[in-house]
Amino acid sequence: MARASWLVKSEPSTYSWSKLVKEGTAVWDGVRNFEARNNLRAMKKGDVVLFYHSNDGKDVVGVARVKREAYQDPTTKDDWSVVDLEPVKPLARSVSLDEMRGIKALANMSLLKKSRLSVSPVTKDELDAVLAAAKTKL
DNA sequence: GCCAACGTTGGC
DNA sequence: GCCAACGTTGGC
Repeated sequence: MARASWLVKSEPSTYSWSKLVKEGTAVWDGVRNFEARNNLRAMKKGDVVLFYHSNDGKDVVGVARVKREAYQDPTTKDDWSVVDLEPVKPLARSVSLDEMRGIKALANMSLLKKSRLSVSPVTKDELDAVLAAAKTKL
């Protein structure tokens, strides 16, 4: 099967793209939603992950990838998972929520349909459409 | 800062 | 196993 891709959301005030770039890696902790957790667990090393800023910006700003596959969330003893992410490259131009709403290929995108899901799958077509809008090639 | 939407929790 | 209450998220 082809490589999967994903989208993660973060409030810039909590964890921003620039912080990920600065630190070079991020432990994606704090996910407390079953569906999001299942998505984390489905990630494979090297999968592409779009990085979206919620609340402040409301746009996709960068491309990351999975550095380490799901493991026990170190911040809790409960059954939650984290992955490690690393930055790949920033988008040449960010793609806003409004813009994505206007792109036909993204009509069924999980980000738009289930706006509160913090870790969501992205199809190949959706990834291509976002990257095209961002004028960015991987 | 407000509020609607939605997921989770807990009482029954 | 249902459902009301609660907490959180995220767009506006």
